[in-house]
Amino acid sequence: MTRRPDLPLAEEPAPRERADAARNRARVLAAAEKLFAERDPASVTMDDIAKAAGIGRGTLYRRYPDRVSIARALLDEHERALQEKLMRGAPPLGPGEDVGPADRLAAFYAAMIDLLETHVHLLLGAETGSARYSTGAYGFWRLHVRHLAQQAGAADADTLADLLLAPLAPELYRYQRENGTSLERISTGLAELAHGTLGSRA
Amino acid sequence: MTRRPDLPLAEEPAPRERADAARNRARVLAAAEKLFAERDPASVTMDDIAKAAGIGRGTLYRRYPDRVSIARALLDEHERALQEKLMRGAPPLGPGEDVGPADRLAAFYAAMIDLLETHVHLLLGAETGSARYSTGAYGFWRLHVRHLAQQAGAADADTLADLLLAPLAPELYRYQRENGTSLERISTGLAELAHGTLGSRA
DNA sequence: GATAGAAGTGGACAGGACGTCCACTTGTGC
DNA sequence: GCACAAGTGGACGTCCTGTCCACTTCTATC
Repeated sequence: MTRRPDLPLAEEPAPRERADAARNRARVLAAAEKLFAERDPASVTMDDIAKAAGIGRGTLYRRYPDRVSIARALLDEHERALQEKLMRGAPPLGPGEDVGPADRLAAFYAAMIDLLETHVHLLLGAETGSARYSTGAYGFWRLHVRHLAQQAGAADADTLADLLLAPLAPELYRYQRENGTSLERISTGLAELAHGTLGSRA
Repeated sequence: MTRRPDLPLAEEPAPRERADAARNRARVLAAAEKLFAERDPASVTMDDIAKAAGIGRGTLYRRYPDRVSIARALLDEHERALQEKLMRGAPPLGPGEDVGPADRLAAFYAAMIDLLETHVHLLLGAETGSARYSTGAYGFWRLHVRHLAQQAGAADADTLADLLLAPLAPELYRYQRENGTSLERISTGLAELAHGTLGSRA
């Protein structure tokens, strides 16, 4: 009944990915990245990706159930890096003695704009519409902003967190950029928003 | 070359909708309203609507090129009513001597929450994802909020307007409501946001 | 009313995307 | 080098879309 003591401690017996599988995974990610970048991500089909990667439909579906999961895989490391900085990085992005929640929110906004600017196409592929809220990443941003709102003494930090994350929707970002709004203007606007809502009021 | 003077002044000669066409239009709208309400609007197909309305595909497509246009048609009168109130209604929704932009924005938020609560299903059908920004309605809300931001002396009212409208995204509203956040909490949060950003700062 | 022609109708059709299934191939541990 | 698990790829059935066009119904006119 008990686990065999000589097995490695990992819960899963570590199934080891086969060499051809690893090669194909890499091909898929590379092909998808390219396709997402050069076309409207919503129009990229699983077929397109399979063709571009030079593999069959079945192989693609074996690991990625849909386009969204591929975009998420591509996004993953970038989002983790930012999350790391939020938790343990230097202020104002990370926590610090003499930095208030409004400044940290503004810094977070700026960092997200950075992420958006570099990877809108992936974010549009991964977090379009309602899918956004079911992302692990969204949960993390939510926790972070809620925490800042609490620090600022907000009455309902939970609700406020979602409202404050809304302006970071990838669709909005694309819309604004395509309409000629510069990265800086968006960042400045968001900073205003941050200080207005979480700033120390008189 | 000149227009015949005895014709009615309307630009289009008013082609008069045929009786059967009018009947079918009504059927379509009724059926669609019902379907949108009882299912996830994104999953309602043109076929579903045609079947529910008891008409053929071709007939449906004749007037409505896609699901979105049907949802918009259903939404239209409600949105117009609100627009009317914003322009000519009583303060704080409408313009007034002793009402500041922050209060008007809060009132607008509250009215939009009302609209969302009653018609999320239609808004999800009509303004999902990027389609939202190409709506005439969005343009109107945008103009209104920009105007308020200008009154409040915002540096970049244009950019701020989009940012302030983001929390009204139908997907977010559905997400919040489904997660148990009450209508009141959302309204209160938005009011905070309104006063924080457009309120008179010390 | 009868009628001509415009307006409206509905279902068949082709195209494309999805997701599954399974006979075959390839890699890996023994 | 063998056995078998893991991986592969393309064919298949289903669903949805949007168009097309032969047919029907309405309405303006006489």
